[in-house]
Amino acid sequence: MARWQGGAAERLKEAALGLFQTQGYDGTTVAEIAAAAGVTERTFFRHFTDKREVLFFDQQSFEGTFLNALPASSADPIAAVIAGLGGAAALFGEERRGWSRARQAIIAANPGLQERELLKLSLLAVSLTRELAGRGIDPISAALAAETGVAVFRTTFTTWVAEGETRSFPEIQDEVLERLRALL
Amino acid sequence: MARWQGGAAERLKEAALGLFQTQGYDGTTVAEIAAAAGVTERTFFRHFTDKREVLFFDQQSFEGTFLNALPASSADPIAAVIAGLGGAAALFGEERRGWSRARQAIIAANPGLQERELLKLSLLAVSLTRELAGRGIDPISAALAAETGVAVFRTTFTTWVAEGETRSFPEIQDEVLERLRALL
DNA sequence: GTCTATAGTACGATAGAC
DNA sequence: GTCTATCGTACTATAGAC
Repeated sequence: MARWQGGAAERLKEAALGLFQTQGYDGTTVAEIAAAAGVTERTFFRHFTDKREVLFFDQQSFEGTFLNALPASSADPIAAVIAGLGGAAALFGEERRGWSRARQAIIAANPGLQERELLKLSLLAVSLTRELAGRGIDPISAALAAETGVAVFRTTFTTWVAEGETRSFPEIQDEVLERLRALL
Repeated sequence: MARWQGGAAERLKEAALGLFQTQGYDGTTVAEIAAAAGVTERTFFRHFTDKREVLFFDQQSFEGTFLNALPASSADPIAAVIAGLGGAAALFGEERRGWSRARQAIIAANPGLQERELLKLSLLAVSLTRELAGRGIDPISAALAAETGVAVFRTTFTTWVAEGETRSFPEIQDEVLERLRALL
């Protein structure tokens, strides 16, 4: 039996999602996930710093999707952040909605996983803030613009994965932005 | 020696903060905190669901401070949320700044504690959203208004506890709101 | 109040890829 | 040979079960 099959991280992610769906998050041990993926517990922790992390995107590529879509320069920080949100739509195509729903159901049932998700979004806001500040925006305005952008993203995503929702990610995002404009 | 000295939760909180400052969060065990407060480990977990919780406000009173300051009715959800923020200033008087700074330094050094703080603020946003939705605001607008309000609070608090900052909480909050208006 | 399962860490050894 | 992914084991602290 090959000790080296490659793609261990991917196998672990798939195995974890399946086990969490049938047994629940708390009802599944790291040892079980590892066994289902054909590796040992020790290997699981080489790929993921902790059990929760197996359910999340790599933070670097996640943030990069938003940062790369930021316009090179802009006087209006809110407009810049909203442009960045456009890049995120690429991550949430129709073919991923099912997977996202399954994942979200697991997270919604577990406060610890919600905490991790919030941390990831908060780190994104910090990166956006830093990027805007580097363009000469004052720190408070930069932070407010970044948080607003993340709020739009969070609201869009939540709606997109809601049961029965059929509109595409960009369609929902447009509506959320419409509501934001109406609020202000 | 009295077996029942009362205020166990308070003693545990004080003991925890002191130990975290001198030994770090990870370097301090629940057993040490309990011993310093004159109780057993078991008692610690009777008062706090987990180790992190010892550093945080009771969520109900924290949320209540904002919800009670919400105006009874308002056509403008953003204005309503901002009114709610006014109530929060009561929690952050000058006499608490030192304690808040010490606490914040510990949280800033530990991702797990940041996660917990984010969860608390997220739960606050959920409560604000529900309150607004109960007043007939559509769910998306309510969520955006609530998130905006929490962003203002977070930004204000972060500035208030920054090293060298001397302005009062309401003064900083006014400036943050000023920046928000300028952004929109 | 006692007991125990499991997450997560530390250090070390081994084996395939190049 | 080097580099990197895997595995072995012993250990502590949290947190929940009894």
